[in-house]
Amino acid sequence: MYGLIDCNNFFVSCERAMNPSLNGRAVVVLSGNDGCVISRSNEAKALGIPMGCPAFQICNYTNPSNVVKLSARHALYGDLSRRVMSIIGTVMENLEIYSIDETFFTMPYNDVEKNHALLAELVKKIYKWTGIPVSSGFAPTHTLAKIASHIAKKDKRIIDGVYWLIRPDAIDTILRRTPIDDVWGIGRKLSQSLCGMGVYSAAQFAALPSQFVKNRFSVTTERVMRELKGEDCINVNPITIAHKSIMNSRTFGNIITDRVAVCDAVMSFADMCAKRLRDERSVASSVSVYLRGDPHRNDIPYYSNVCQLYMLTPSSSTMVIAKYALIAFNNIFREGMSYRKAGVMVSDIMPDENIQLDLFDKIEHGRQKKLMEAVDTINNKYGRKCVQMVPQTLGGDWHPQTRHTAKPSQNLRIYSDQIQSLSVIQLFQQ
DNA sequence: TCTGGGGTCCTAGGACCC
DNA sequence: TCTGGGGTCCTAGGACCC
Repeated sequence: MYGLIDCNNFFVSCERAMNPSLNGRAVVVLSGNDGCVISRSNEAKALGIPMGCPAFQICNYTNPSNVVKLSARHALYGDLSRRVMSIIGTVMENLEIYSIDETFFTMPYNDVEKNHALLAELVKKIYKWTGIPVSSGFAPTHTLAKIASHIAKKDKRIIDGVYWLIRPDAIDTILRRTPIDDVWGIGRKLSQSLCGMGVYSAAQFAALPSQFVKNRFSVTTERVMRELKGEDCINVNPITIAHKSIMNSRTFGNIITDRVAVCDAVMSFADMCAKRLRDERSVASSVSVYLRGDPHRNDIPYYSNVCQLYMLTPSSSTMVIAKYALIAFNNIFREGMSYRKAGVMVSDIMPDENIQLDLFDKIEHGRQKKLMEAVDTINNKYGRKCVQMVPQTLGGDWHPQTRHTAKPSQNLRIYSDQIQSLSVIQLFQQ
């Protein structure tokens, strides 16, 4: 049996945990540049504000003064997520952390009542220790556990935050009441096609012939169907499995036309990708850079392009990855065009002990590794951007703009500026 | 005025092989 | 008249998730 714990309205709940005066009010958390709504309190949902709603359209649903708007603070959410997951890890085994706010795990007992009691206790503990409300469910498959925890969240009669789906007759009843587009793995396009065929509920979907679903849609869709019928066939990657690609991208605060300013952003993203590779003890073989204009502006020409390069030797060094990112950037940057978004992706990722090196690579690779270890040590101690390996200006033009959150401490900024004056060579010698 | 930032998997089709 | 039957690898694009 698989269990699932899912944090309710996670980003809003994090903000409330830090600031209880937000309780009882309609609260939304906004994406970068305060663009879209990415988390809503129940009160905000009740006003009809949809997920992904552009912030400037909130007035279509209610008087904007009724809603507290907050700029996202991802560092805070990541921290609270780790705390919630570690509490779950003290009670449950085989955690499969699926996203920042939810994790699967295996239930320890065969006895349903014992599992229920254990989970209810855990839900209480998480709220008491972190302030984050969660819902949970358990069932024979991941997909059914998702449905169960969804019911725990929505059904007001459930007061301990736990719902389970085990008995076949109960599963059947619930599937009949579950709209097809509420099923995990059935998105907008698929549910449209299915509704066109007269399939409106999860139960109707589960009753379709397996081969037909496989031929008409795909093996993934057929797996979803088998999961609904109680067959365990979807693997969720445990967190220990390294990423296959790592991406960093941002929509800029404004349209940018200046080559140096866009390049500055690309260098920052390359640096962040490399740092994450090192954190995962991985290296990448390929670097892609993409640039994009503003698709919402009809008054200026739109330009979008991407360039992927393969490195001679896989690497996680900021200097190496930035070097390739710069070549890719120069390949696709066009003077006179307007840019609103850029990104860097590293892919073909493998563990760093797996790389094949020739004699000369070996020397260079060793030097790079030592250098990056020194930089990471300093940055972990004194702050993320104390030492920078690529040209980046703090607070460059490209940074997303936020209006609804406190700025980071000024003291730290001044200190970082001083530290930056140390040259890379000095550091390496140290 | 104003629309995010990540990820994964699968399929179709082309190039190439024997 | 009549034109095989497998493979593999790669890429682009689409679908899904949070």
